[in-house]
Amino acid sequence: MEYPIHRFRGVADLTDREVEILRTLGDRPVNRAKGEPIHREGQAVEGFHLHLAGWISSSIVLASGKRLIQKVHLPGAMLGTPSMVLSFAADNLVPLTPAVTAFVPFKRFGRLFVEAPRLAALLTIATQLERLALMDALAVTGQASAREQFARMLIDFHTRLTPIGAVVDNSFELPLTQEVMGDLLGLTSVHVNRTVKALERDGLIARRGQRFTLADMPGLRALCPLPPRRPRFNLEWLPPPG
Amino acid sequence: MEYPIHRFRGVADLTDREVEILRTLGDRPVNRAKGEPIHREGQAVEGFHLHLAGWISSSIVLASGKRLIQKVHLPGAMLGTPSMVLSFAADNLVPLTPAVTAFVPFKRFGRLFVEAPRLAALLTIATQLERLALMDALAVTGQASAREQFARMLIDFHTRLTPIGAVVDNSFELPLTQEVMGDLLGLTSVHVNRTVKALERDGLIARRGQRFTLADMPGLRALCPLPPRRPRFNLEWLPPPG
DNA sequence: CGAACTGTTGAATATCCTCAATTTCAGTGG
DNA sequence: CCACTGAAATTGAGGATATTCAACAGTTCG
Repeated sequence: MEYPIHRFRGVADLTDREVEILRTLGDRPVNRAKGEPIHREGQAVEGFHLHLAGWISSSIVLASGKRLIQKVHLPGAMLGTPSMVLSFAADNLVPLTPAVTAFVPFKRFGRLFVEAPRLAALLTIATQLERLALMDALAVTGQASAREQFARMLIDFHTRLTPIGAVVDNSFELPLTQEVMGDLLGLTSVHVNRTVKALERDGLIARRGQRFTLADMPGLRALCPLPPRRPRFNLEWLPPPG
Repeated sequence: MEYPIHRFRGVADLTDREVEILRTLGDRPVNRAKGEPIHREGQAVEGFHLHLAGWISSSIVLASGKRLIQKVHLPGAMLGTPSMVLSFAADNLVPLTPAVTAFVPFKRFGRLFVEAPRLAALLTIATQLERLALMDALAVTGQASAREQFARMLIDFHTRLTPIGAVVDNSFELPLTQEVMGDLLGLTSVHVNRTVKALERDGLIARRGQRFTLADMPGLRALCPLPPRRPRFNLEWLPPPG
């Protein structure tokens, strides 16, 4: 199994050499069982993980015991990079489905800055994109209603699942329990349930098991508290391809 | 006025050449009036800003008109870097006090990756630290009570103001209106006021105008929903100094 | 000194949470 | 094939936290 690099291609045309470096960046792929933590808050970390398959959550636990899922990652992500500035992991990485990851020691990552400067810049860009996602999540969590948040979550998954071919007719599998959705949005599972049922009743969405159909896209978009971000292709300030 | 580089020194020993590059990174400093936007959401951007003096907020406005202040920046920050992956600015940068900034075109920033790889890596690290701050803010905004959030905000400012010498006897000036604090925490100004008064009544803090005194640090820390982050000094995976 | 902003307080309300019970469903073993 | 199990989804009732609306006091600044 190989690292899906569609996210980098989305930002710049990669040279063959750069593609080769990306493909050989990680160690041998590792299978991860659902629910088995990849790393835990507070553990020492020596590298990050390339996300090859499955759904993986990154969460933080508060003193009160409450958990917030900071992001649900999809294949192509780099997991655990925020911890590269710490002695101990900042978050809990837990697969929500069976998943596959490949380890990248920070040392190998550090060499990129010398050996493939443009690739290093692209990784910086990937980090900025994650930061933007967090900014938006923070704004929405802080100021939007449960209904608005839920609509945004659905459209966000719709947007992110499309490039990996997991959306058909505005319909996709969402392998998250309502409790997980609650931890992702900062709501209780009870309130998530009431919100889902309300959206269904109003004809905005339909469900069959964990398959969600966005029945009324204009309606959902109107509910969305924020417009989608449009990353820029081929940034002209990047260093020359190496 | 010069760019305060204490944040980078906090992560690695800089060489003279690196210090020199950092000091000459920005254009001539510009004075910013309180309330005069440095840039607005949706505007085209060609670079970011080094933060030399004053307090500057970065905010996002939702479709509903509600505003969330994503972060209140202090001198030493790099402002507007998330927008480097977009055609249009992601946030509104507005000084909360008179402030000074210096512009850095993205082109000049991009050259760093070739000319000073370790410095480029340090800027990546700065971004990861901001990302961590957002992760924590998201967790707290999503799951903590107003009282807990407020305690955390105070301890956060205490921590960040200390290295720039703005804290004396657990006491510091906080040039934010209660409405700004509300937008920062995802609360209304009315509820911020009630929360402040309650903390005062309980002897956890004292106020005189905008000067806050953290009268009961242990009590405030106990209220904090998250422990403080401890960035690591001298990361051994960084590329060699250039 | 007056205007505008900020802070403060009360009353009514809304949203979301907590607790608890019940139903549904997928998977297991008899 | 069916009962059994545990997890997840669903629903109701009551309560807590935070919002909204509104009024008023205090500050700042031209």
